[in-house]
Amino acid sequence: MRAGPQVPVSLRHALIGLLADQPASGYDLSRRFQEVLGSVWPAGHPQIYGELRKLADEGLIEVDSEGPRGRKAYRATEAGVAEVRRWLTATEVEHTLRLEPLLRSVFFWLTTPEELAAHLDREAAYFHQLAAKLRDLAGAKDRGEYGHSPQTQSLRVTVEAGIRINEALEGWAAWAKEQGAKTKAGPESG
Amino acid sequence: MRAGPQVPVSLRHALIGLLADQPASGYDLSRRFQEVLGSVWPAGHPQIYGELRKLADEGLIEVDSEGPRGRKAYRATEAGVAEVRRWLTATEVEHTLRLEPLLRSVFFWLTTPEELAAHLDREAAYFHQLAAKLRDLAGAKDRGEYGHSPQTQSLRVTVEAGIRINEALEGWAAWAKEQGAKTKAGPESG
DNA sequence: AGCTGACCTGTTACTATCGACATGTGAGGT
DNA sequence: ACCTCACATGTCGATAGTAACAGGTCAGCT
Repeated sequence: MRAGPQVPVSLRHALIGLLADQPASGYDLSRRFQEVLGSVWPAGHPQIYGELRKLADEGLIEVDSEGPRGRKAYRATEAGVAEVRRWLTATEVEHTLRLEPLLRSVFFWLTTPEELAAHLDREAAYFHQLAAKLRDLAGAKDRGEYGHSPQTQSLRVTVEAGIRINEALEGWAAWAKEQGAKTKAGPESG
Repeated sequence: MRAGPQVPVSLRHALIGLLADQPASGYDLSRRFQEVLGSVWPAGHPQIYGELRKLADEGLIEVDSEGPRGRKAYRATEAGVAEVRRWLTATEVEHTLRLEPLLRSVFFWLTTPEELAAHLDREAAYFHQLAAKLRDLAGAKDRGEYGHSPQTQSLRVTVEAGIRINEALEGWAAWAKEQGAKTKAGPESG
């Protein structure tokens, strides 16, 4: 007899966590996922609606209110919040970093130096812009434009990670371009 | 009539790319994925064997040699290498960063300050160790212990990204811990 | 009253991913 | 000869994730 997944499934916990903050409908959650979590944990609405049903069946969330157009807002139950806490404190952190730009870099040797330089320029620009955007957001949060709730403070911490990672990647892309230029310009010197 | 995926599927390209470097069996590839790509693009052997069959059917790879125990080594075909090049130069880069530690950070407000501090210590230690390990690897590569082939140089670039990201995350975890301490120690001062 | 478009919730079918299981071979020890 | 373990390939079933399809409702306009 096989039960559900033995390994923690993060989407469930993310949904309960968002609902622990404030009640929301599947539609709301779908949008919040795109806005807030889109870049770290994408989820489309089919997946969200499906998961909400399961979570409700398991008693981890419950219907908070029903609105117009069949809108159903859910809220997290005590059991749900407990489950998120358990996930946060008692489960192994999965450190796998899935990032396509890094996968691509393994195969840079298949491209021409010109293509590579152009690619790295585009990447650096992308990381730079995203870091800048996140810095703005962090600044707004620090000025208190989103209040000072613990939820906002947590999100501020997440944003900080985004800033630092994207800055690191920007620097990396610039460094990689230099390396390529060196290899191209000076054939071998060893 | 629906054809295969319109969107690039990275696993295929990673496999062809590895085979363009040197011929390898499904078993070899499975291990190389775990060693080299495990932290940026995990893939189990069932997925790899399945994909190899499809790639062979499509003529992007072909059997290079057959060894004992039914071992089949594949090599990339011209068409396969061309497909990897197309992927590298002509497809959109997918910038989604899937990283569970970041997802968790959104819900830090659900934990106690003590648990959070302990968690961040563990995370910082993890990132620190991984960065150190990657720095060692980079040092060995820079000393020429893996030769100077373009393939090795590309991998060196990938490792550099790993170093920088993990250093950034280590700094982030330390910073986050400080933030938590501040919030805990000094209630509000604004 | 009728039209239109944004809102809101789903289903269907497909691909992607993964754990568990199944099968067999070759090398080296005893 | 026999055992054992690493090598090597694969299937099967379940879950995760996504694009495309489908359908109903309320607000605002005419």
